[in-house]
Amino acid sequence: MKNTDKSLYEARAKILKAMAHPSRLLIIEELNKTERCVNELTAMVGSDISTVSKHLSVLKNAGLVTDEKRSNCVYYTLRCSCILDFIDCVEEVLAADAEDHKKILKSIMK
Amino acid sequence: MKNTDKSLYEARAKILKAMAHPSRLLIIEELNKTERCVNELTAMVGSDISTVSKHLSVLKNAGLVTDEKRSNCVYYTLRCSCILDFIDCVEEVLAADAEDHKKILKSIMK
DNA sequence: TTCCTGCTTGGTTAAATTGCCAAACAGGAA
DNA sequence: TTCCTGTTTGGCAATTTAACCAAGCAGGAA
Repeated sequence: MKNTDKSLYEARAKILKAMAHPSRLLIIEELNKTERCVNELTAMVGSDISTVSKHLSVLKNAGLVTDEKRSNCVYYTLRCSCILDFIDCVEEVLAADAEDHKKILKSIMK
Repeated sequence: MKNTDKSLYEARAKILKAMAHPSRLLIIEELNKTERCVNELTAMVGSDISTVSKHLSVLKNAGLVTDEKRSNCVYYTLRCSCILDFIDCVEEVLAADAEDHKKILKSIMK
């Protein structure tokens, strides 16, 4: 792999890696609806607040969200909502998987 | 987080995780052009063939590719080409990042 | 049968990720 | 000032991931 290509793929992988966690996907989906502070997100995710804070810093580090402190809360906002379009495709993969499983099961049952 | 939601997000995260590696992104992009055998992909990636084989099994396990043995080669095929549409969005995030960096640099230079 | 080619799997090591607790920290209220 | 609330950071242990080498395995050729 050429070096120029390598850093391109690394940059892309970094963003995917940041998204590739159940709690972070939940956070992304919620932030797509409206901005939220750490407290609110913590209640939704159901982990320790320090864990959620770290998830948010992963998302921020990847450029997926921005944060802003107002009064005594830190509000997080999704930076690119197109991120969620992708979920449709992920669902397609999952559906295709399910279809295959069905076929395999059928062929076993015969 | 409810249990039903949890397994949904876990399923999605699994697919993203499978994609979230530079070599695997390269493989996905190449397989989007045409099917390839392990040997060919190994040459493109530039790692040990066992490493590439393991990357392919990660992709296969996530339902992103299928494999078929013909003559003495195992050919891998991309299962959902929509996967790559997502890259456009990833690029948008990267572009937004770059824009921000520029702004920060400018404000420092002032 | 034995050899060779293409690929996968096992083993090992190093590095990264995750989650919690505890501690620190910032800013407003008392 | 001290306290309280919201958030981040440090530290640690458990788990996962990644890469290589070596060994194994399947199938065709000799």
